[in-house]
This record gives sequence, structure tokens and C-alpha cells, in this order.
Amino acid sequence: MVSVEPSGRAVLAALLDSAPMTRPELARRTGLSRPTISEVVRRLVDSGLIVDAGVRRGRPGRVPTYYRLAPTAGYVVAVDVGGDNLRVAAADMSGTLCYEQQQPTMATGANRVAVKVARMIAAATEAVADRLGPLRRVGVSAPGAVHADGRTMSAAHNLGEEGPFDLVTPLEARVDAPIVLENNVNLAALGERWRGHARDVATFAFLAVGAGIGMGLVHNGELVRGAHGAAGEVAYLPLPGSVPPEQRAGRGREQLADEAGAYGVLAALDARRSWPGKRPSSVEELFAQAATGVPAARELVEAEARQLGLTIASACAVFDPELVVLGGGIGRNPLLLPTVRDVVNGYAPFPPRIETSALGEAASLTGALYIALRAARAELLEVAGSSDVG
Amino acid sequence: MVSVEPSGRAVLAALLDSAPMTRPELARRTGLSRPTISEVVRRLVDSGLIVDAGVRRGRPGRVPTYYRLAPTAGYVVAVDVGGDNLRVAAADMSGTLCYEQQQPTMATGANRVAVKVARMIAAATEAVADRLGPLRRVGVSAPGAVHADGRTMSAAHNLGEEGPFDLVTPLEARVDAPIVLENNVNLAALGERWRGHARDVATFAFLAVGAGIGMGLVHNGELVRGAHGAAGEVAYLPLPGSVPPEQRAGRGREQLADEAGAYGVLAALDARRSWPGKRPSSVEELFAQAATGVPAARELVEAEARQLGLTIASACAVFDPELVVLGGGIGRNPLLLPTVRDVVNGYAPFPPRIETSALGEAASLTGALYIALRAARAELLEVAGSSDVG
DNA sequence: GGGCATTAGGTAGGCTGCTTAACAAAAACT
DNA sequence: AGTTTTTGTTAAGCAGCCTACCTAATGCCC
Repeated sequence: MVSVEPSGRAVLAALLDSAPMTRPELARRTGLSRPTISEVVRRLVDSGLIVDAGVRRGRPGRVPTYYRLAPTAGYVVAVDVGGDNLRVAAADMSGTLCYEQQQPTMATGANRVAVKVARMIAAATEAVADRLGPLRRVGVSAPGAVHADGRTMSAAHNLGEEGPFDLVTPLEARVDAPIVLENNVNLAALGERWRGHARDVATFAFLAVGAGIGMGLVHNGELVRGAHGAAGEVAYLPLPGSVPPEQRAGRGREQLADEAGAYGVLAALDARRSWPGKRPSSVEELFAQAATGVPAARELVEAEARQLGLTIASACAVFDPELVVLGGGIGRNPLLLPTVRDVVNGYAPFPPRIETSALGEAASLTGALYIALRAARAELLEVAGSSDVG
Repeated sequence: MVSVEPSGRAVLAALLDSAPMTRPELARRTGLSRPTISEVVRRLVDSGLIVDAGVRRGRPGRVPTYYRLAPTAGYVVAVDVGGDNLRVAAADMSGTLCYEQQQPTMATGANRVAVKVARMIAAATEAVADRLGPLRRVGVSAPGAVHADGRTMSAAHNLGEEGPFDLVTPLEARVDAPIVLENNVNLAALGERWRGHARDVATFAFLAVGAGIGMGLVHNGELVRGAHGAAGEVAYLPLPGSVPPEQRAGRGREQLADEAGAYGVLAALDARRSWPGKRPSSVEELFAQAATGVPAARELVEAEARQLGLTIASACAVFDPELVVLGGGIGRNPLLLPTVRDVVNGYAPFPPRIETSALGEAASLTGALYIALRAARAELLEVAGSSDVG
């Protein structure tokens, strides 16, 4: 049993997110003495969590040994359950991506999706398990609000589920690792913070605009979930020009999603009587035409950008982020930026920087990888060696 | 020098927020052994921080001694710098209120206000110092956004300061204790969480409506300040029916404050051509007439409530609080509640509970007391005994 | 190539901050 | 008065570190 004592954790933590280190380096970094480091390293090597990683030559003095996380220390898998595609990725405990795969969703209902996801996880496991040791955690990104239990999810319209449903239990039955579930937009935000534009930003927002519209908020490095997991559900914002909910009989209250989401954009397109040249049949084509300067397309893009600007202005008035990252199939388009910035600058007393996502389609998947890794590392630090690698 | 070790802190922390305790009780509460508790208690008594508080009789077994915080362990002072009034309060280290005073502000400019505030603090000190030991911290509540340095403040229109100004330095020159400065609305939120309606609520908002309008946000018990200290500046919200900022030449961007703040309500009143009976000359009178059923007054109150409802709906879409507490000279009026609730329920997918402030005018002052006490206690735990009571 | 400066790693002993075990003291219960 | 119950003290010991000192192994310089 490796030390449960603080020193063991400190050393393991140092080796988890950094390259190989020598014992003196570990001593300096953790503030522990060299005898203590030697003792702890010995125990961690015995437990199989870390390994000898060669020596450092070329400097005066005795040659030190490098230590690093054992390649077989384990790995994590991330899944992004999207309306269109299922994406899977795997990474070892130091966060290096080792596997990536995607396929069309083409299934509705929690159970059928779970079966398909489980198969993809099994394929990932097949591919990396013998190199990387045990699967320690699976991070799942899905649309919809995650309940306080961390298992149930509501309003995942994209998956063909209306009421609350449970994606975790069917997955747990088929996968031999704890599941961490989180909303896809929140995960996109965490992804951008981990490996995107928000790397050094403590307080920011990720605005995802695709079929729907949603915001992920990070305050001082922590996700802001709200009391019901509904923070950032900006589809429910009352904005200038919106219709009061009581006059929107039957269409629900998510006015902004109806207008600014993909269907809203296409509806606005259809509402145009005439169109100069070939009428776009998808949002992508619309943006392409706007890029080439078709005036009608530019107008629609501008109208969309104004809506997003008002959304961000609302978020600024309430939350005051330092940065807003635009993502999602629509939001990611750089054509939106100038107008969005103009509108926000007009309203906000401290306008945030506004950028398009650095991670693109992979934002949520990256975030799922991050939370899986974070949970796996936390567990590793907890039990640090009382259980071995096996 | 009393122990700087963890056990000393644990015992002191236990005695700070609870009534007198015996040594076995402290042992159970802190998880430490009785010999350790005895040792720590001995040192804390020696240092003068805690005192013997009699014995407990009536139960079988040896009679235990109670210990509690020494009455002379120190005290804190809170100041609420409002546009109309300066309020001062003092409390001992266990949070018991010992002194309260208020007087009209009648001064503008940071320095003149500071002089007046310092005099009030001196009076408070005069009144309690010999009973309560040293003044450990002063908490200051003021309107305006507090900068990251914790000293400078902008946009405190109420105080006759426009640019950023520093209220802390002139105060520190006149008061012998560290100053903690925070925005008045944020403090009202913390006050409600400490001793008001939000006592057991982790994630909620305080909406203050008076001369201006602002929101204080608490997420998982922590204040949400935003990147520039401007979180909750809902005066800048784009709401239905609002005029785009570029068309509001000269009047700034705080549309909501102009409309829903006291001046806006009075302006709406003036805009009314005719009035049945005596025309109200203040917001209070307006609400009084609405309470007695004057239809024109009710209409204005309803319009105000609808604006506040939209504001809260925006906050719900972004922040998703469990509870919204309404405060401030206008917001505190219970007449607003029904319409506010109706509007919010129409928009929000998870409508929060909405209540009027339990602390009324004293909300900010209570919050200032809270942060002063929190800081003083943290310091006491840090140095726990390396300095004595003196 | 030999000595020296420099850095890595190990050993011995000791300190701090707790613990448990055992006992002594003082009350209520019977 | 004796028993039970709880409080408080004393003694001994242990975990998790540290410092001091020693040995080992390299590069550098003459």
C-alpha cells in the first residue's frame, strides 16, 4: 500500500500533469525533502503507478533518474453524444490523445444510443487497453440539463427523448468504469479552458449555436451550473423584439432557440420571397454565399449576429465574462464576429473579448476528456497506491 | 505562542460560531482526541482568546467546564455608505450585534465621506472598545463596482464621484484596522444568506431596486463577481421594449436603471396627464396609493413589476438561481410580488422562489458585518495565538 | 588522467502533532 | 456506600515529516 499521506499525493500530482521529473525536481516542486521524495517514489514504483524513465546526462554532478507516470497507469474515454454524430476519444493519464473515432448517431432513445455508445467504447478499449492499463473513467457529453444526481438528463430533444431519461445506467451496465455525465455546452466551455482559447481565463462563457442555443459559464475556473443545472439556458432570454411567452401558444418558451438556432435561420431564409441566384438549402450554404458577398445572405447572417450579440449582452449584464467563445455549427462561423462584437460593445459596460472556438467540432469531446481525466486523477490521488495498477 | 497547528484552528473555529462548548464536545466536533483538546484549550486560554464559561451540572459523570470566545477577543465594525444615509454597526467576534447608528450622508466626494465615516467608526469604538477588546476589521458597503485591487471603486454616482476613486486609503489613515470593501448589492446578497431568506440557499440572487438597479449573485455559497466586478449590473440588460443604445444618445447605456429605478418611476408618473385625486410626490406615496387601490397607481406599479420580472427572467436564463430576493427602497415593496412572479413564471423553465428581503434597509449593513467578521475570523485562525488579544 | 566542484541519493536521528491506553477525579443514580 | 458515567490527566508511542551528514557518480579543468 503506497502512502495515503499527503506527500504521496503531492508527488503523484506533480507527475500527473508534467513531463518526466527527477527526484530533486520533485523535491523542489512539492517542497518536500529529498529523503521523503525517495521514499515516496520507491513506493509508487513498487505499486506500478510510476516508472523509471531513463537518466539525465550532460550536467555536472551525479546522474539523476527521471520518473514518469507508467504508460499502463490507465486511460480514460470520452464520448460526445450529439444529435448527428457520436464521437469517441481516449487518452492516457497524462492527457495524450491515443484514439479517436466517430460515426453517425442514427439512433434515438437513451437505450439504443447507449448500446451504440457502449460498442464504440468497447472498440476504443480493444484498441488501447493492452498498452494503457485499466480504463479508469468515461466522460459523457450529451445535450440537455443534467440533474443533481449526475445521472438523469432532461430536454435532450436531439436524442429523441422528451422527458427526463437516464443515459448513465444503461452505459454502466455495459462499461467497466464509472461514468461522468455533463451537458455538452458546459463541456465545450471546459474544453476551451483546457485546450482552447480560454486557457488562462478564469471567468468566461461559451456560446454554442447549432440546432439549439446554449451557454456554458465558467467563473473563477469553476463551472456555473445554477440551482437546477439550467444556467446558460439562454434560449429562454427575453430579448428586444421577442414575443411574450403568453402570445407564443404551443411553441414553448425557447424563443431564442427557435429564432437563432438552425431551424430559425432556415425559416428566415424561407420567409424571403425572392433570392438572387441559387437559394441556399442549408445553413452552411447560406454562410458560404454570405462569404462571397451575396447581399441577402449577408443580411440574414447579420440578423443572426445581432441576436447573438443581444444574447451575449444579456450574459454580460448578468455574468460579466472576460471572454466569450462562439461555437457550435452556426456560432463557429467567423462571419458573425464583427456584428456580434458591435452589438455587444454597444450594450456592455465592460465588453468581453469575443472569439470563435479554437476546438471547433471537438470542443465538447475535449471537455468530456477533461472531466474524465480530472475524475480519474482525483481517484488516483485518493487511493494513491492502496490499490495497484491492475 | 499558541499552536499554529491545525488542531488550534479547529478548536477556535468551533468556538467561533457556536455557543459555549465543553472539551469533550470540542473533541467530538473536531475529531481530535481529548488530550489534544485539553492541550489546545490550555494554550488558547493562556493567550486570552477563549475563557472559562462555567460548568455544566445535572448530568451523571464528572462536571465539565464550558469554554467560549473571550468577550475581549475583539470586534468588527460595518459601515453602509448609502446615497442618503450612513449606517454603522458593531458586533463581537461571535457575531452578536452590539452597536448601531445612522445619520444622513449629506456629503459628497470620497474624502468628505471618509471623514464622516471615520468619525462614526470612532464613536462606535468609543462605545464598545473597552468591553470587546481590539477592533479587528471594518467592512464597508458602498455603491459602485469594486476593482480587483479591493480598494478602488467606479461608478458610485450616489456619492458624487464619477470616475474611479479610492475610499479605502483615506479611511485606513483614520481607522486602526484593515478595511474590507465590497459592493452594496453584493453585500445585501451575503447579508440575506447570512441572516435573511437565503440562509440555506446555495445559489440565489438579490435584486436591489432603488435609485438604481443591481443584482448580487451567489453561486454555491460564493459571490459571483464577474471578470470586472460587473456581474449583476442588470441596468445594462437589453430587454423587450428597450431602445438600442445607439438611439439613446447622451443618456448612457443603463436603460433599465433609467426606467425601473426611482427616477424612472417618477418620470412615468409625471408622464401621466391626469391623476385621480392627489398626485403622489414620491415613490413611497405612489406605492401607498396603489395599496389603497388607486387604479393609475396600480398600473404604474404593475409596469414596474413587469420590468423587474423581465430582469429576473434574464437572470434565470443566464444564472438559474433557486431564489431571488427583492430589496432596495422600491424592490422591497410586497405589492410588486404577484406580477413579478407571473412574468418570471412565464419565461423561466425553472422559476425561482421570489421573496422580498428579510433584512430590509439593513441588508447591505448586515452583509458588511458578515465580510468583516469572516475576514477577522480568518485572520484569528491564521495567527491563532502567535499574537495575543491585545 | 587526477583532482575538484557539483549534484544525486541514502542513512541516522530527531521533531511535531497527534494518537491510544490507562488511570484518577467528580458527579448522578440506586 | 457503592456503582455507573463522564471528564480530565498522564505516559507512551506512532506517522510523517525534517535536518545533518555521508557516499556515489558525473562534468570540468588543468
